[in-house]
Amino acid sequence: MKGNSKNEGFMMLPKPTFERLKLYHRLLLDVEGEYVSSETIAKLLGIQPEQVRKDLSYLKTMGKPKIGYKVEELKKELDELFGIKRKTAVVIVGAGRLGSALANYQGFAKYGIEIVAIFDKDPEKIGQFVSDLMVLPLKDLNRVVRRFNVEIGVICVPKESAQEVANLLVACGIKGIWNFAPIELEVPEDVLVVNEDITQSLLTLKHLLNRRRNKN
Amino acid sequence: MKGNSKNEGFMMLPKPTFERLKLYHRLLLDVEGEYVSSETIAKLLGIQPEQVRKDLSYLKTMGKPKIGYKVEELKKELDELFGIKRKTAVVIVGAGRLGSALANYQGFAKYGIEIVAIFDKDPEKIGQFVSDLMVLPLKDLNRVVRRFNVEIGVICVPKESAQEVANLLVACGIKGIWNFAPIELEVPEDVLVVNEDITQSLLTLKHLLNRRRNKN
DNA sequence: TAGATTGTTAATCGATTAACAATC
DNA sequence: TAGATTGTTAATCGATTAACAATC
Repeated sequence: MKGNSKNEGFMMLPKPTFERLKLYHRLLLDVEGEYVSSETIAKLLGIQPEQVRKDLSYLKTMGKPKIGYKVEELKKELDELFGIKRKTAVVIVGAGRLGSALANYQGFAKYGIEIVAIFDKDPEKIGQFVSDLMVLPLKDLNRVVRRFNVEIGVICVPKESAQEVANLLVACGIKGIWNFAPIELEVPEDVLVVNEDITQSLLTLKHLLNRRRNKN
Repeated sequence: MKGNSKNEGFMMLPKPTFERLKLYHRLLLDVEGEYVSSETIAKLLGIQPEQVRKDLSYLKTMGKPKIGYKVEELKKELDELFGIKRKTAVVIVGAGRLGSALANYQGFAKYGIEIVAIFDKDPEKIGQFVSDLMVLPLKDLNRVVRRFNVEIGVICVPKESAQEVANLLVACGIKGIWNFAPIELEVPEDVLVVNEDITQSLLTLKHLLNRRRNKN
């Protein structure tokens, strides 16, 4: 039998496999030719081909011995797995540099992400334009979320206000939070939080540089 | 004996342990009181206390039964592990929205990161100011890297130019790359790359929302 | 056909969790 | 002292890697 136990139509993917599927998805955007082999993918990512085959065995797409996996088919299945064809309405909270940079980012459309509003609590910022969005006061949050059926809230405020903003988002019924503040948010179980904390990457960089210095 | 085999003075930390140590480090910034227990840390991060104790057992810092770990001592050891007290000179390549946002980011100083220059290849941008840095042409890269002993290069250019920029950085002798372009860079073995790709997080968000939708 | 590459099972490896003695 | 919490060993769990039959 193909695959493993399913959960209401969705396979249970091991976490590391899921993480690599994201890398495969990105990599396929740049792959040329009709077919790609596990060997090719593995080399580009610096992992083992057996790993790639094992990961892809969780998908419906089958490879052809001697030829490899059909790029278009793989792309399509991964697109579906990640649901990127489906439109998702998003609001940004915090119209500082980071919030503005995100509001201006052109790459979201490809992932079915549509930024419908940006909020701030600073009266100075309210009414100003960021990209083609007018900065709104937080009191409008609930209305906007309902009106546009917003599914994701992006937190771009200082860490001191992050929990407070998270509470607001949760109170509006938002179930997905993309948190750019360097803090662990407390949210109900059914709300999912994805953290994007560049200070954590900094620690990796500094540690590794440090480590090499002490070695040589 | 405390710890495990050492590598020239540095313990070999399991990768997952290292990732959690970064979370502990961040969390300690907000912890109040002189001591903290594994139970407290675990609860805040949603993991098991045994896991926390096991992780911390890789460090020199010892906890006190019935009391916990001394916050200051733990902080200090983690600061050293990540080398954040040590100054690291950094250059940013790409003076677009993202590069500018990073150049303006005030939080780097706390991690010993000093942005010494920002580069762009667009003649229009060269000479303009981003934060208090004048945008420089790429031909000055080598000189600046040597002059300021730059250790990290931050790539904030479109993915089409990312590999090219990486090559330039490597040619200047830079050993640490912080890559914001959504592409896997090819670099010599002794160069370390940390990827920061928000599109990958997007896939996680979209997948999880998708998954819930299909469940309910 | 012969050779190459897949898909899958079994073996290995590594990380997490459980258990519990040590000790403040 | 009694109770709570650590540090560490052993048991369990899960992921990776190796091996190889299937097959294009």
